[in-house]
Amino acid sequence: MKSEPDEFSIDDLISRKKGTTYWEGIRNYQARNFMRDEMQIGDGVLFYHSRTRPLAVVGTMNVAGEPYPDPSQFDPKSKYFDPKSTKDNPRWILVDVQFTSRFNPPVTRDRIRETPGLEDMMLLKKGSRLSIQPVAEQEWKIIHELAGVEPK
DNA sequence: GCCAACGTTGGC
DNA sequence: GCCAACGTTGGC
Repeated sequence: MKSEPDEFSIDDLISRKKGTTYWEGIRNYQARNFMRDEMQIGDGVLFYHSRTRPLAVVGTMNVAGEPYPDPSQFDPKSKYFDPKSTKDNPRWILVDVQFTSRFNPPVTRDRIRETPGLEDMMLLKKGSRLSIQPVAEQEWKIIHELAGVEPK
């Protein structure tokens, strides 16, 4: 899962109660579908900082709950407000995520790019803007090796 | 901050 | 259902 650290960083996540937050503001159907249809409670998630220096995976999270409607879509004061969404038929679905580890130092995208076994990661594809992307089991392991952390 | 690549919208 | 116009993303 990507986030611009100016908007929401891993430090922001850690400072939340129980290190848990709802991943609000996703307004892309493919990304929504991952949260709604693919993610299971307990699944590991890489936390990636985009639009910053360095671009990097900065830690990990767990999926912490079942999918439910993103509350911000109903809030006219929110920048994520969606006037076309209704409570009966909500458009945007999210999951809660919980902090599990921080990578020190972060695993940079440059490093990911030069590591054998990671060349297929969506993150490296040109023009890949999807803010929630699948990660293969083997990729998860290799990223953890690069981080010097035992994968869970 | 720029701008190419991408996703969505809406008129037809 | 096509596709031009528009808005957004994200690497640089």
